[in-house]
Amino acid sequence: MVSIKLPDGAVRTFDQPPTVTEVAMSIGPGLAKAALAGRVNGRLVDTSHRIESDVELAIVTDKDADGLEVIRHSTAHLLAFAVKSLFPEAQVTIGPVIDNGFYYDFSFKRPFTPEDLAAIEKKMAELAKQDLPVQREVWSRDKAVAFFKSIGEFYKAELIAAIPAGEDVSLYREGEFVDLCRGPHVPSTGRLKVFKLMKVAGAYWRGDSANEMLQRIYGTAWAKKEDQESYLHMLEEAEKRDHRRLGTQLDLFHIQDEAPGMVFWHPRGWAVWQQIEQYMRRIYRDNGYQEVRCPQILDRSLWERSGHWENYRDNMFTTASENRDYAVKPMNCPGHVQIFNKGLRSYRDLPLRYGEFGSCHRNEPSGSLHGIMRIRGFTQDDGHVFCTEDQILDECVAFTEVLQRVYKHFGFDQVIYKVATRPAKRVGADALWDKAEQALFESLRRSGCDYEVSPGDGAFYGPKIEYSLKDAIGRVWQCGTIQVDFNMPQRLGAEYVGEDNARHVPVMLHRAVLGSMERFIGILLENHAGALPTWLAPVQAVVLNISEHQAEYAQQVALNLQKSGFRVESDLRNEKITYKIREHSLQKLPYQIVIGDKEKAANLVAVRARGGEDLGQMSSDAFVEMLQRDCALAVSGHTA
RNA sequence: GCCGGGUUAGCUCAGUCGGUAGAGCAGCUGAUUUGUAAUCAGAAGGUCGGGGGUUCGAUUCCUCUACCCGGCACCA
Repeated sequence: MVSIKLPDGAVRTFDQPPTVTEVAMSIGPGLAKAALAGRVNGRLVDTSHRIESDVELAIVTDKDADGLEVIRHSTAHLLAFAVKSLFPEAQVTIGPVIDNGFYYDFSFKRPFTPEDLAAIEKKMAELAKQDLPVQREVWSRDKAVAFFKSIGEFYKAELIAAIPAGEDVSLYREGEFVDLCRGPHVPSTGRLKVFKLMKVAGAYWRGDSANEMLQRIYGTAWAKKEDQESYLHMLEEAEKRDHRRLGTQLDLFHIQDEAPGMVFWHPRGWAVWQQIEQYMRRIYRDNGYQEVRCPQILDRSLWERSGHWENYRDNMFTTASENRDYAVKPMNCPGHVQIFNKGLRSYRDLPLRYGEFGSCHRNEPSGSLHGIMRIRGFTQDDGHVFCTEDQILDECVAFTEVLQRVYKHFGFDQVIYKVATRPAKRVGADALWDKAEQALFESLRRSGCDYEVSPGDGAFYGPKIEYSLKDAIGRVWQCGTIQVDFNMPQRLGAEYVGEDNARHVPVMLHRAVLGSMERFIGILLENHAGALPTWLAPVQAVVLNISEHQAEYAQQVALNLQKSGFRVESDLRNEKITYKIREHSLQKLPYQIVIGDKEKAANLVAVRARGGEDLGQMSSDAFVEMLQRDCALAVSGHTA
């Protein structure tokens, strides 16, 4: 007698242990047909799973998030099946589910081409149509290793060999194809209807760059065709808001071959930058930071003392002069310590906070460069707080508050918090790590933030909080950070005189809100699809005359607006008004002012807002007030 | 750095199975003086990323190299 409790609370009893399918069937044939898997006491199982004892069971269908996972996982297997049937020499490795889809890594003697991908996708559709049953088998580990070796699947054999001896492993068989897998899987290949192969790319075996490179085929899979279509549509939209494309279209910046990973900022792009920098400068000032500026190039000996020369030599740009070696700074902290060290500090000076818009250069691997998101020459809104151990907590709480406020001002309401704890390779006593980690955890609790922990992801000198924001289309970007450092102050000889009249080494907190200015601007552009809020827009309004008769008046209007402190241009070209409006609309300007004879006669301006909204006629002063309100509201964080 | 794919006019992109290239938009010149997302016409614009090779001939084929794109690895 087995009794099974369903999600609605109903309990069904069975004389014989039933399978998930049988339970579903007892509820209704429609459900049995829709069942993809079962969830037994929270654990996912195949529909063929036999339930031997009293449990809670949910039938998983494609309406269930878990059901979609199963579909994607099974589609990855279908991909491997198709590849093996078209290219028997290819070896299979792993094929997990990822956001929106799955991938599968293969070892194959030649690269897969786009034509191969099309053929594989076609084969997958055929195999799905055959509706082959997907059956689970349990083998002993050693038998499985021997089997996979015998069929030339050496990667698979290696994976299984890593499983503890004596443990059984599960294999799934569909048609000719057998794969090691934890499961669960859909009951038959016919359940896989909506999928598409997306791209092929290289990926290291076991994620280690010392290993050989495999070929990874990415795919997407969905329960419903409409879901896939809307996903593909979303990708297209994301492509349209690519910051590199917008950078060109809006004439903000460019990058060229002679300076890989370094940005040429055009006037409009630099206007955006300056808005952000000036804003952050106020944030420094209002939160007890003093702005400083350090040299770009520092002698090698300093980098040796800081440890960078040893750890990051290959990633630093170096130069030499008169028998001395120098490095272009990859970080601002050693410079800030030099300022701290210039003079005898008292415990009464702490916490001492320095901020800098520090231009740094890191020789990033060529393959990692990406638009202005990952570059070699970047600028951090970088600050360092010198404090005592007892001050860490308060400083972290204060920093989190500032960061939340800033993100909100920029239009980001969702922040994700992670604490990265001690890595295996680290410096400093464990007692210090305990204290630092606890301070970070406690600070987030005090700030009322839910957080995740990334074990082992801290820097070698200390743990950190990583702050990520979520953008308008749901992508997550890590921007801010605060890191506790017990190490560098000591290495660079930072000291203060304590209450006890003895010398002590201060703790240093490394912190950034935006991270890299370049990257943050890239994120802003993608978030707003180039239509930056008025306070950030490089050009806030353009004044357009309808014909030459109003040119002088239009110019006067533009001049007045400029004098009121706004970034305003005039477009007096002899073109049709529709032509000008179209051009400036494509440039995504917040406002366009149309000046015709009527406006000129009445000493008014006609305002058109972004998106085509006609705000009607108003006086120039009223428009100035509108702009002021627009910017003030944005900066106080009440609206976007 | 690794695997794969790219690089053609200012921008977006065609094209040449090897015979020194084409469109739209922008820019220039002229006409048009215009009321809320493209007025018309004309002329002009390219060492087809760079080096080397094969060839009677290379933008096209081969090779090296730089950079870009997609992943992977890395990210103090």
